[in-house]
Amino acid sequence: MTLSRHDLLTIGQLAERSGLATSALRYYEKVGLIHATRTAGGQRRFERASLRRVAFVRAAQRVGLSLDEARAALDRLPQDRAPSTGEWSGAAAAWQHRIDQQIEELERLKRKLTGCIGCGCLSISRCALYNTDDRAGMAGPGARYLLTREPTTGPESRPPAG
Amino acid sequence: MTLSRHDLLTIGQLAERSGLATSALRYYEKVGLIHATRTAGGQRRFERASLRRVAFVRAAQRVGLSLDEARAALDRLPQDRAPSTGEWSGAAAAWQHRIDQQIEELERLKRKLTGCIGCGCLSISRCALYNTDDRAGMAGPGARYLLTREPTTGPESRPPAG
DNA sequence: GTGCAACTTGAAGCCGACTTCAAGTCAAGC
DNA sequence: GCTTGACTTGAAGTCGGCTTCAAGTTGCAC
Repeated sequence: MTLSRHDLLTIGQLAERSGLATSALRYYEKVGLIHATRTAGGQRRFERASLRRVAFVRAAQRVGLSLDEARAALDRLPQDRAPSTGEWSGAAAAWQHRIDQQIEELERLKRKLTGCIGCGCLSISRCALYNTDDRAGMAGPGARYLLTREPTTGPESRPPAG
Repeated sequence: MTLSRHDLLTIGQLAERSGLATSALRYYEKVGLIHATRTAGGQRRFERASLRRVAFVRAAQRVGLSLDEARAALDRLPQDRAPSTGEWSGAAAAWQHRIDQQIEELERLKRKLTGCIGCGCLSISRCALYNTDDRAGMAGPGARYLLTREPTTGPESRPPAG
């Protein structure tokens, strides 16, 4: 452990301890997720708090947040100290909600799937699996917008990213 | 409804009824998810079964399958008739499993998150949220490979696609 | 003071799942 | 038979989240 004062980390050290590639960390810095000071020679030096931020981002990704969303959440937390309980629970509340939504969606899908195994129909017009029923839909001939998640303006509009 | 005999659908009709863009359907055909016959003039004509296949694919995507995986599942189903209960439940079993896994992962994450709100620590070494605990990890100084899902050969290896 | 690993940069590449474009052809209603 | 909208193609572009590359520089142990 030959760290400079203040326990500054090189990008390699941060990579090793966070499990991310150095290229990913450089990318994270570029998009403003983490910040680095520079040595006289121009090399990055990270505060230990960056570890926390990186971990936060990775956790956010697991919940399904994009890096943009993670950054937005991070921006509401202090840069260089551990967040207070209040700050943290505020940032985490969004995740809770997100997780709950995702679980709910999956449960719904599972219920439908179970039902479908029983019927074996796979009929577009009848099968519950194909008709999300949280959409108005059905305005016209046939079941439209079967599995889209957002109101669309027409068949040529952009489906969910995946 | 001016359909040719056998109820063949144009790509536009399939798009409207499935909710996908025609470009997406062309793409699906290109990657072998659906198949089309051609008119003398070279235009695509889809069997109604394509609607079922498209819906299957979209449902598969919701479960988190890639198009490749969806195709693999589809390939075990009949091309031009509704699958039997057995065929269908076989194909769906994989989904069930997938859904269960996803729900489980989210529940785990949620439990950790809840605990973390209480403690507010966000400490790399202590916070349960950051330590997946389904990984061996911890082999060395600090918590490595915090949130990766697969065993990695080193810090430079590829993290999960997201 | 030297050797070498670790660092620097910008640009380009990659993946999946599409969309967009341009320029041309087909099909069907009048 | 003409018009017009729907169709055709391949190539290129998009987006997020990175990785890879090449060529050069820094920092630290000895």
